[in-house]
Amino acid sequence: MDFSDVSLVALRVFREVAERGTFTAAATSLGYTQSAVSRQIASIERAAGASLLERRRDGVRLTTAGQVVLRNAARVLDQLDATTRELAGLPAEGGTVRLGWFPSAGAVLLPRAIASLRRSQPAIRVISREGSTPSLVRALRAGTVDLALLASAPPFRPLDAESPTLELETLIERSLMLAVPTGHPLAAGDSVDVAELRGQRWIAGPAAGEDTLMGVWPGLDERPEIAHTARDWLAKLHLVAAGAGLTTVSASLAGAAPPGVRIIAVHGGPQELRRIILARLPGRLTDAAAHLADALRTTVR
Amino acid sequence: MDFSDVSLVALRVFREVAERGTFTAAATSLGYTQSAVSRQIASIERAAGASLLERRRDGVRLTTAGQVVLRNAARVLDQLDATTRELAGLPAEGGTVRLGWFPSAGAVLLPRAIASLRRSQPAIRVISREGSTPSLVRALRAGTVDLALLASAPPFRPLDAESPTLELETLIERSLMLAVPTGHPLAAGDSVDVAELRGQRWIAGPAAGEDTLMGVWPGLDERPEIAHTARDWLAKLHLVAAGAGLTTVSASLAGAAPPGVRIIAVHGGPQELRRIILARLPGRLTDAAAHLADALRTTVR
DNA sequence: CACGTAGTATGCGTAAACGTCATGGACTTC
DNA sequence: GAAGTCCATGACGTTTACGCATACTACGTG
Repeated sequence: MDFSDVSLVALRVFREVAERGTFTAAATSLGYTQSAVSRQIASIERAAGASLLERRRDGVRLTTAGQVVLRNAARVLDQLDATTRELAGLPAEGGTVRLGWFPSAGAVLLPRAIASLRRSQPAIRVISREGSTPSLVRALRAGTVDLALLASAPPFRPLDAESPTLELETLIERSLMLAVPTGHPLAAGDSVDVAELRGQRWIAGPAAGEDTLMGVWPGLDERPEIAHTARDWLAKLHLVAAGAGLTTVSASLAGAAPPGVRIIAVHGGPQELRRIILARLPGRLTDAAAHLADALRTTVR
Repeated sequence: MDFSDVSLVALRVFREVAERGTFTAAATSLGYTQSAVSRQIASIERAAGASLLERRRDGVRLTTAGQVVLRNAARVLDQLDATTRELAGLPAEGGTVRLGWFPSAGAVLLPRAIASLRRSQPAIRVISREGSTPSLVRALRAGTVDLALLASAPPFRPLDAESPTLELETLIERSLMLAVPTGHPLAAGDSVDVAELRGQRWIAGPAAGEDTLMGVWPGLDERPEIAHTARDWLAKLHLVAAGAGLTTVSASLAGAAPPGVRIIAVHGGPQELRRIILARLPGRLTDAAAHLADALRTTVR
């Protein structure tokens, strides 16, 4: 039994598992059952003659051999896709970039960068998708996206400990902002003091983040009152506009506040810096990816 | 049904068919039946959505789409092999060249070049195999060998009409020679006149070549008397040594004549030039291949 | 002109591969 | 300790893929 005996299905399943982080997620994404995924992984591990995934309680992690296989599987599958396109008579997929982005980047940064890129390089096609930081990091490693826009908060930990190390570029570093309804007392000036945030009602994100709760201003010395939780930015901002509460927003959303919402700064507390990071696998970028990276850099300013 | 739905088996079978030129040959080489090969090809053609092989009376020929698929299949399969090696902890197969050679190159040219390469570049590993011109040309196109040493006779036709065009380099051009037993009257001098070849007995190659019969001096104005036919050079030369007849040899065999055999020139007739050609696919060579090519060039002189 | 030869295609039967269902085991969280 | 979230595995049905035998086609030969 040799690694050459793997099946293409196994390679695809493996890539999906690497990207999703759990068998179950990969299975639903592929339209399989978890059982089928488990068997396919067992088969590819048998073929590789080594354990490729470390089973942990919250899913799986790539072993060293797993990283090798992932890198190669991505190449094989890409080559196959390239063949498909070539057979269909389509142009070689050189002018396409795949970008992953964190949710707050979708309202302003992403559309502006795409528009600017279309002006300067109309031939380049951008395919993008939203995702959380871990899922985008996995997508980078699985070769499913070429670039990833990530948000990062202090203490700015490395994104993962895998190899090869991702190449990171901080596009901008700005303070966290606050979204308030225009009629609200706090909306009078351009900024408020952190002390004024006591006793406010908050609109938080859905998952209680490990340490800090997304949406609520960090470091408050009280137990915040959470009136609503929502994942979607449009929903959150319109809840703010309706006076349902306040929420924190990335500075990059400043240009996209709907009527009835003001985005203001907060002073007086410790600085709440947030970085927007452009991440990619080491190695040379395609021309299209380099152009998109440029467009993102200039747009961010 | 998309080309991404092919199976790896189908890709391998396809490459083998491209290399062998017939389903039947590919089947025996793979340990399959012809029936299985036929089905696999049908399946890959269904996946590709196009006919990949032109069925002809003597086997098959690649269509344009077939060439596309072959090129890509070779890459996919190579990538898979590379993965296998990487998993096994072996060094990336960068220091290996695969060389194909025509039978007369095996006695002198090949061993000398390998020895010289081992002196100058001991790290390079050469894998080689014998083959006929058409089979080596197909092997080049299938990506199974990196370089091919071919013999060519006037009118020096192109090796095939496929695309991309192979890159050819004439290493040397010398006259066809004659192998005679040392005791033979013709062995007295360094050369004989073509007129003296009348009435000789000959040791020919096995397959009656299309126009000229290998082993018999070309252009004789008589029906040659063929005493023996043999494929193997060692056998042929020892038959000559035993006085069983004469045979033509490539000049490159001159250094390998066993005791009892002399290799001499023939004058008086039209020059019977033979070229030794180094062929490869267009594109950049690996370092190892370039070194082997150098070794072959210097050895040939 | 019948026949042998060298090639590919295809109907049929069997054996292996694969995916689902259902269940079990390990571990964490409430 | 009950429930939830993972992955693993035995049992089962369906599909796939192979080999065998047999067409079918085109060409060369006597």
